[in-house]
Amino acid sequence: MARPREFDEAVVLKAARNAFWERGYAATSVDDLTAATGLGKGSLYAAFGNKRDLFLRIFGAYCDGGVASAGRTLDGPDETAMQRIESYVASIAQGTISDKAQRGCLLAKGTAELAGSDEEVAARAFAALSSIEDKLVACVAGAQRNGDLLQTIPARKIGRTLLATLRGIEALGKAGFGESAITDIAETALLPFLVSRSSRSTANRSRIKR
Amino acid sequence: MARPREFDEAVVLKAARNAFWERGYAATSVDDLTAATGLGKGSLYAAFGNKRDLFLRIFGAYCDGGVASAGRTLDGPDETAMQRIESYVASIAQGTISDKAQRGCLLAKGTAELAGSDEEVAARAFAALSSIEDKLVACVAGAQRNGDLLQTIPARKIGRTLLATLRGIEALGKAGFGESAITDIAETALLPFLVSRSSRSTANRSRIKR
DNA sequence: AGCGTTCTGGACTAACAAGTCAAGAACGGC
DNA sequence: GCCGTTCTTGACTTGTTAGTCCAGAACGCT
Repeated sequence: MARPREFDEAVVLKAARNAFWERGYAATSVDDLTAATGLGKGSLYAAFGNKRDLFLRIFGAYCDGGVASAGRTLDGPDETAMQRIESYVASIAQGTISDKAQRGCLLAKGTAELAGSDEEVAARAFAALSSIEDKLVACVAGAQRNGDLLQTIPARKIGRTLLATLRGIEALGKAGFGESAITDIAETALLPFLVSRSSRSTANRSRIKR
Repeated sequence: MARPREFDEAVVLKAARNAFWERGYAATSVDDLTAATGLGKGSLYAAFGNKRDLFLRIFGAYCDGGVASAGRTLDGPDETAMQRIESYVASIAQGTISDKAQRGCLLAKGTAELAGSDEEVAARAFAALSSIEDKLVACVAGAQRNGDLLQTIPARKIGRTLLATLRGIEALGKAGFGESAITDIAETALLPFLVSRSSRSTANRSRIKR
């Protein structure tokens, strides 16, 4: 009925994503995008709208992917909740270590660059991280019910702290911290919340605050 | 002997810093900078070189300031090391919470945007964070010697993990996490490393890894 | 007051930005 | 093989960008 598209949308989106990922949003010109995707400007604009629309779509998909990936790793029964948390932490650490190009996480990069000036970017980033937080908290609660994590600290607090530490791994990785630092953190992040073999329950002082 | 400068360098640098801070490096034009500082282009270029030079100078000064601030809070005798760590954590959390404009930390923002493409930015960021890490580790070691923190985990590991959690607070704050989440994290970050009153030493299993 | 020196402001340039558009290409249906 | 429709390409427009440059202004020294 009409001329069919010559490009695969998924391939184009991936190429555009890599361009944004490497250079950042503002520093990536539309010409960069046409070069990266191989599309002419007309096709790009017709298919994806303007530069911001395209970025938003890519950013949203990336966020959704992160949430889905967290769900795949973290959702499950109480019996294996502890293992799942550990492997989630390990996978984040591993991803950061093996990120040779040091492009970091697009969610973090996009948030840092645009959350202050683009409400929709901010909203999507917040939604994604909140969702991951919830999954972490649920998994922590499971591990607590199974007796693997201290019950003296609320699951929400442990989950949030874990999320912060994971985002911190990401941030330090991008700043150039190497394998030894990242693995140190990954090994230590959960350690103190574990129920130790010898003493089952230790009183928790809440000395922090101010 | 010649015409004196009409501007105060420190004031101009601060204004330029705010411009970069709000919009990011690439999104801040030189015209934005002249508007923010009140200087003409000629004066700006004569005094600070090009846009990158100016940013680098501002970024470097910000990093130095962060390191100095960490030192002011963290350096000191073992007896008060624990309190100093707590107040450092509290100050980071407080800073994030009260950051209404949600511009976040310039170090984090600059690193996210430029570390991948500008080696000098990357180097300065890494140096600053490493330096803060060292100060944290030293302070943790002091708190351990004073019996306030578990000695079963190396100071380096605790310090690094703490640094990651602090950077994570920053990242989550920028993503829109509110006061309750941030204070939860700040309250929890140190909690599990504390030597509890009842049981002095608990065996540490190193179950993480891989 | 005159002079050399440094600073100031903004006009200027050349390159590049995002986004539009039109001429033509490539199909499926008939 | 023709036609309507959608896709493709890149030239084009309009605005912005980083950086240069110069005419003149504001001083201190003598």
